[in-house]
Amino acid sequence: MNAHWDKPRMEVLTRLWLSGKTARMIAEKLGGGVTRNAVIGKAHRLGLTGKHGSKSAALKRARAFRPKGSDQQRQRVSKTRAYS
DNA sequence: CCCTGATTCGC
DNA sequence: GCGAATCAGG
Repeated sequence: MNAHWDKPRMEVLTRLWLSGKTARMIAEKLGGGVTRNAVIGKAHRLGLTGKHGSKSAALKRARAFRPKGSDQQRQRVSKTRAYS
């Protein structure tokens, strides 16, 4: 996956985001392996979050607190992306 | 029922 | 800084 967002990537991201496209459409447009989470995360980092032209999910904001990694919250493969 | 963005944490 | 997970609402 692209850990670095290049200029064209950020441009298309911002363009589609402000265009009213959903994170999922943008993720598919970029392709690669970017998920809607990655797009949203980058969008928020850029400060696009909240500037969405559409409504719906943009109406809310405050999210619940994450239970952190106390005992075994995230027992996922944590970065088990098949290391060469 | 699925989808949407938003937030938080871990790496 | 990036990604993924979780939440809350329509």
